[in-house]
Amino acid sequence: MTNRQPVLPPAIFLMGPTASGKTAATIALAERLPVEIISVDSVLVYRGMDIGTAKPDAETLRLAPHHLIDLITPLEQYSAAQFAKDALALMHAATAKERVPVLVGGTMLYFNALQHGLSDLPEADAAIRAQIEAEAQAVGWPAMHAQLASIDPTVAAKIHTTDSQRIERALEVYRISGKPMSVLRAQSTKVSLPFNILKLALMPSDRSVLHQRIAERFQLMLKQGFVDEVKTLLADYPQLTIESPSMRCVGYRQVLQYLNGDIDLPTLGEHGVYATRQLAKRQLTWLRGMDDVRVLNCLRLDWTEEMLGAIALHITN
RNA sequence: GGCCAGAUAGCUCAGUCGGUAGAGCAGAGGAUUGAAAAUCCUCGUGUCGGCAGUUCGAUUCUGCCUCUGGCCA
Repeated sequence: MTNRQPVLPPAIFLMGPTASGKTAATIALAERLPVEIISVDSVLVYRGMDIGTAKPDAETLRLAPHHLIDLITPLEQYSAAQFAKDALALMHAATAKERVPVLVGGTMLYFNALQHGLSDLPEADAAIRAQIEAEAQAVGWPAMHAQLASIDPTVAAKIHTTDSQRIERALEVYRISGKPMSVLRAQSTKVSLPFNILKLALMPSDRSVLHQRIAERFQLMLKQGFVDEVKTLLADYPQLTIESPSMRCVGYRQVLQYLNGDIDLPTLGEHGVYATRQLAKRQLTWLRGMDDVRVLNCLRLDWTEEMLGAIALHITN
C-alpha cells in the first residue's frame, strides 16, 4: 500500500558531440524554463582554455550560467569521480531551489559515472603512477600487462596488452589497496541516481555536415587566436608539456606540435580538424550504445523546439 | 630541345635481387569505472602511369610514349 515509489525530482541530460549546437540550445532553454545548467565536459573545467575548447563566451554565460566550468588550472587534474560528486551536489541544490538540473555536455564517461556511479576504488596517486610509468619505460607495457595478469586475471583479460592507461590504473589500484580491482569492483554496490532523468542525445543525421562544421570552427579558432592562447598558457604555467593531461586535449596537442616546429600551420589546421572529427566519432559511439535515450537530429533547424517541448513535458509530469 | 629524378591505396610514401604488394595519415566499426577531448582494438584487390619486348611468369628488367618535378640550354 504505502510502498509506492517516492516521486523523484526531474533532471535532464543533454548529450551531444562537439559542434552539435549544444550551447545555442542551452541559451534557449535557460531563457524559457527554470533550469540550472551543469556542464558535463572534461575540458571546460580548465581555466584559461577558452578558444580551443569552444567554451561558452561571457555573454552566453550571463544568459545561461554554467556550473563546473573554470574549476582548475591546466596543471591540475579533474576526474570522472570528482565530477560525479560535484554534479550530484549541484543537482540536489538545484532541486532545493525548485529549479531543474540540466546536465549539458559531451563527456560521455562523466554522464555514465553520474548515472550509474563508480565502484569504490582508491583515487589516483601521482607518485605510484610515476613509479609504474618508470617501470613500463624499462620493460614495456606488455610486460606490465603480464604482471597485472598474475595479480588480477579477470581485469587483465579485459584490457589489451598495449592499453597503457588501463594497465596503469589497474596496477595502481592494487598497489594502493593491496586488492585486485576486480574484487573491489565486485564488492561495490551500485546506486542509481535519485532523479527522474530525461536523456536527450544530439545525433547528426549526416556526419559529413558535422565534419564541415568542425572544419569551419577550427579555422575560426585559429583566427580568434588559439595559438596565442596556448602561448599565454605556456608563459603562465612553464611546467606544461605535451604530456600534461590538459595539453592532450584536442587541438591543444596540435598547437603545441606547431609551436615546437614539428608541423607547419596548414598541417596544424588539417590535424586539428582530424582530431576533432575523431572525438565526435567516439562521442557518437557512446551515444549509439546508450539506453532510454531520445534522439534529436541536430541538423534539423527546429530541433531546439523539439527539445524544449520534450523537456517541458518531462518537467510537468 | 637535352639531361636527371619520379609516376604504387583517398593522401604521403615504402617495397618486390622477376612469382600480382604494405606502412603512416584519412575513412568505417568497436572497447570504455578517479587522465576520457584520455587510452586502446579491429577493418586494406589497388588496371603498382600507358603500350610493346624478354620470360613459364613483369608492378619489378629493356625500349618507346604520356604526365609531373628539378637542372642545363
